[in-house]
Amino acid sequence: MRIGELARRAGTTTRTLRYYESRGLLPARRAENGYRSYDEGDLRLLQQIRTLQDFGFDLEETRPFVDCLRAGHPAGDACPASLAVYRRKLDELDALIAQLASVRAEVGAQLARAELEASADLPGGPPPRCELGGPT
Amino acid sequence: MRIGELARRAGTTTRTLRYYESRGLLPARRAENGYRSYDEGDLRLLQQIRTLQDFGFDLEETRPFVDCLRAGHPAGDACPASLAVYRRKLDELDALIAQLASVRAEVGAQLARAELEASADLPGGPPPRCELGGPT
DNA sequence: GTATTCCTTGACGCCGACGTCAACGCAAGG
DNA sequence: CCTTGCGTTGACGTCGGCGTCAAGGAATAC
Repeated sequence: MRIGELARRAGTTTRTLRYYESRGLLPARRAENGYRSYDEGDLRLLQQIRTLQDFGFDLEETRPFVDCLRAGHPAGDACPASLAVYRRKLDELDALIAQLASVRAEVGAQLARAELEASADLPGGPPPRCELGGPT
Repeated sequence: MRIGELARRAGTTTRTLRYYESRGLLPARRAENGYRSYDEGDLRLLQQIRTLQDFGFDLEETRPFVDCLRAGHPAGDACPASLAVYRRKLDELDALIAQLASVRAEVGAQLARAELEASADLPGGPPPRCELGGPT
């Protein structure tokens, strides 16, 4: 199949496929007229790449999976190098999530404090407090 | 004070300060010789910007805070526009964290599955299973 | 034949927040 | 005077993953 059909079947663009080829990730055979020629195996390689990309893997990180498939393994993650990428990505995700959670907490606290101070400065004095028990 | 001193005191670079000025975020007065001249107020504005940048706010998002300080408020988040940015950022963070958590779960599951299949293909047959009860 | 669509390569554009270099001016110390 | 170390503007480089356009050749539909 030619580049347009592969792109359509994988839900991507021809530009993307040419880019992958320029990176050496998905080289293509050539027909006599110079057109790139792909087969079903290439579609599977491409699907593997896209799946990982959707997960936030960058291109270089998908390379071990592609190599693994090309080496004849039924799954891209059947090779140690792929598993290593998985583990490294998990660590990255954990670190990133932790950092974002920390930022979220800080921003949330800042918002709460700022809202409190804003309401204290409003006309009519401070709004009703929430106090427990005791007759008024 | 001049640009180098301000940069040092804020823990950033002169290039960054010129960049902020080019974006209209932190304009500077000029001395007679053309040198940029800053005061303590500028340092506070800059600190506000850096704090938010460290939280992952992009430059445009810091603008309401800077404007708020420049308007004479004691805190950059004492203005409604700043609070709106806080809230938007919280929503963004929540969405991003949720997405990353989802990805983390999927990647973790893939890793577990791949490790299981790998161990099943190792020499010596599959490793000991973890089964409950029953005589062997 | 011709119109349309596909393919080719090459090259520039984009985004954000600066880094880095060039080429120069100005100031202060010895 | 000379050097060193500030400052100035301008402009190009960085990173990733492509988008977009240009100028042409090839295949297909009618």
